[in-house]
Amino acid sequence: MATKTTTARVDPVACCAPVRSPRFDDAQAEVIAAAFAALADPVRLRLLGHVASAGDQEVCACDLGAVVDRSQPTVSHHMKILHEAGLITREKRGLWVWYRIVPERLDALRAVLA
Amino acid sequence: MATKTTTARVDPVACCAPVRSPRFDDAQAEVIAAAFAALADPVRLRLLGHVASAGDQEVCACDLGAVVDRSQPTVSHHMKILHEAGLITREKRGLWVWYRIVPERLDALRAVLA
DNA sequence: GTACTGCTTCGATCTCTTTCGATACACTTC
DNA sequence: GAAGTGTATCGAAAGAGATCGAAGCAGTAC
Repeated sequence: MATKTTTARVDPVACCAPVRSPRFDDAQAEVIAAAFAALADPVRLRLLGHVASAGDQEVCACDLGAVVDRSQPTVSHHMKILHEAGLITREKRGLWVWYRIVPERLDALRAVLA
Repeated sequence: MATKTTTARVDPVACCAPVRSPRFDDAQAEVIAAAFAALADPVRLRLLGHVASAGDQEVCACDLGAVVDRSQPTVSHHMKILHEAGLITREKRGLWVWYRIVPERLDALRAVLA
């Protein structure tokens, strides 16, 4: 089977003004809050840190359970949230799933705090 | 399977790139997640944006209810969370409470995403 | 085909969060 | 002192999120 890399369906951050902007409406706040919510869990932070520490290299899902000491369904749930937030890409090859960081999305979130 | 030998399937670690030391340990992840959790609510984001847009000037608590259209106890609850996260300072003078942004804290959170 | 492996989804449970009314506290003014 | 104003805390209800076992799905090996 050919490989296929999925990406998030929406771009929740890049459209929005930074937090110090005087015009910061409710719709923008909803979108940005959802992005930060993906980072607001220690398990997800450690999973993201593990993927991010690999730089532009991929990380196998089979390693992640040991990283955070959670059950496999729980890890899958958190990786799905990180993926839907656009923070990681997901690619399935054979039996394994491989993740990669999306540095542009981290940059976009940093810009919100500028 | 795309890249590994058949022996890898009996060794869940061998299928992956060498494991690097994690970016966060458990205690660090808890602290950072709590900080991002303070940003993971649209009401708090708008409150923080209102204070941040004042720059180094103070903002009176009496204005905040109209900003987010929530009850006074709810606004007080959210401002307490922002204060405990270190994102704002709180000073009571007379009957009113005045808030001020802590830009160093925003910078620190940005550094986590770098 | 069957058997095995890895990931996702479902269902249930538990915990945390958001919200607001009622109340308590702190401060000012009289 | 008493009365009035602004904020914080308490208590309860509703909702969202974290977790895991079981089941389902997809891919590999035989």
